[in-house]
Amino acid sequence: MSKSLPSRAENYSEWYNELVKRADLAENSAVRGCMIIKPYGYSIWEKMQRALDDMFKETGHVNAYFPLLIPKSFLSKEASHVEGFAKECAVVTHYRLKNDPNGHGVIVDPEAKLEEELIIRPTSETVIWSTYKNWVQSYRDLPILMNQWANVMRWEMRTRLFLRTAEFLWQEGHTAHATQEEAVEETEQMLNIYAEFAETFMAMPVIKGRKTANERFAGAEDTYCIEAMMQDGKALQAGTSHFLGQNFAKAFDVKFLNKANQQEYVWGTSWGVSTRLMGALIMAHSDDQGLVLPPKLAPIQVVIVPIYKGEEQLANIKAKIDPLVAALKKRAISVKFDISENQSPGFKFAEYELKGVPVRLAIGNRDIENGTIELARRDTRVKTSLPFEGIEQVIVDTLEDIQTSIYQKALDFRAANTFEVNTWDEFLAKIEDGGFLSAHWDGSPETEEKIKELTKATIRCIPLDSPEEAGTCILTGKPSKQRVIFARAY
RNA sequence: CGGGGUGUAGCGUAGCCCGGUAUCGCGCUUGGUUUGGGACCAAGAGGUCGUAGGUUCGAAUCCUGCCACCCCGACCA
Repeated sequence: MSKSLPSRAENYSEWYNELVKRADLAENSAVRGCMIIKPYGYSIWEKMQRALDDMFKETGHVNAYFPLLIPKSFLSKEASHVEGFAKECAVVTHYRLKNDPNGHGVIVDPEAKLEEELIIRPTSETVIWSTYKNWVQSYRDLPILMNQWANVMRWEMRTRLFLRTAEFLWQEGHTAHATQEEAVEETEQMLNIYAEFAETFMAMPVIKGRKTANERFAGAEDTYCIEAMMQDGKALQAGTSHFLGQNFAKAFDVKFLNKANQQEYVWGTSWGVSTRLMGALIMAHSDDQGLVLPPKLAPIQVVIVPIYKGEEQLANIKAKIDPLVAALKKRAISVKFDISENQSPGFKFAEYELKGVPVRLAIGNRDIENGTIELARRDTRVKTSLPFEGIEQVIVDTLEDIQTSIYQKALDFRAANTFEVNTWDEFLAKIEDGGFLSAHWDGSPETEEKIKELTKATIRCIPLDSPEEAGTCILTGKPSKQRVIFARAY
């Protein structure tokens, strides 16, 4: 194994794959397309879960759990839903194995065929709405504000660690409401929560918008999304929030009696983010030395590397560092004092850089004599020798500064790679360099499809904050009222 | 699923064309010396050469099937 990563400029996707493996985030498993999330990677996911879960709870949501397996018939009840997911469903057909009579291990027992086949959930709208039918009779039973943390499976052709795996972890919120207005509000609220999470925790700027009909979730009336820009200029859909209208209520016959004693169908939403956010996090900030993690999600926020000769020097260092570690822990900062002897300081420096630890402190005999300590920040890789006195506050401030400055850096990058284009020639030229293109579109699915065919670029979203502006479609020249964001995407 | 490529120790590889049971580096183990940017020396351990057949006295090497992975397309959070 060579010491350094492939560079981003050289081969972006190889850089990504190698980084995921080298930083101990995840690896491929014995099952094609399925990944093993390693402890270091999983602890980042746990931090994401914690932050999101808190935000969901604060807005009145509760967690529950629904089964992994779904009767096949459920999927066909909502027409566009089945069309969207049928091609990528894993199917359970039998419930028993037996010893091969020819002695070749075990075989599926043909006697044990299921009456009705089960599918492994690609998403849970169907089981959940079949259950909501039993839970809802009156407007007093509404709203249902429920979320589940679960794994789902979509049999993808081509997979990449975190970005697209056959099995992935996510949360899926499923809410039911008495009115359309309330459901739309919920959809927008959750989009805002996702955007806030992405920006404040992941330090990743996102564009909030709506999907076009082509890109909409199978079974939704309207799909809202947050879109982020990766360092290669490609777009990554980081979260979606769907207004389901009454589609699933109608498919599963979920009705309630309103105050006026009339039967009405329930209005629904669903929203989710997945372990794909891990991929987004990696690609948003990391560099050729390895991961760059935002302090708010870093499993280890501060690492302290001692440099010493002999037991006595180590004892002197410990005497200074132990109280500092205790003080940092008291401020809920996760800190690792790495006194392992089997690796040299140089090795540790490289290792913690690879793993994206935001702040690294190094202290040796020289520092003990001078009353100093060396602080290195991961984002800029700048090292400074500082007085030991007062270092605790400097660490706290540096963590905060890293959080905001990597956000700013990502924001500047996006700004530098977002372009307004007004002619088809301009579009063709610019799309090759990556980035977001803000352009007019005539609103037809056919035009969108044609542009995708010609350039591989899709409409990432119709931004929510985009002003109305008269213009002409980039391809057809037909009138348009608003610019949309085009990009090549993951 | 179509096109291209690759499977040799935990990882990265040489050997394959031209058959004779395997090279090197990292890592690992033990001992010693080290430690301010991926330490050094010495001694070790570790391989059904992806898999199933075939050809042959003999297969990592030649032939066939299968499987897995990577890259490029179509599908997708």
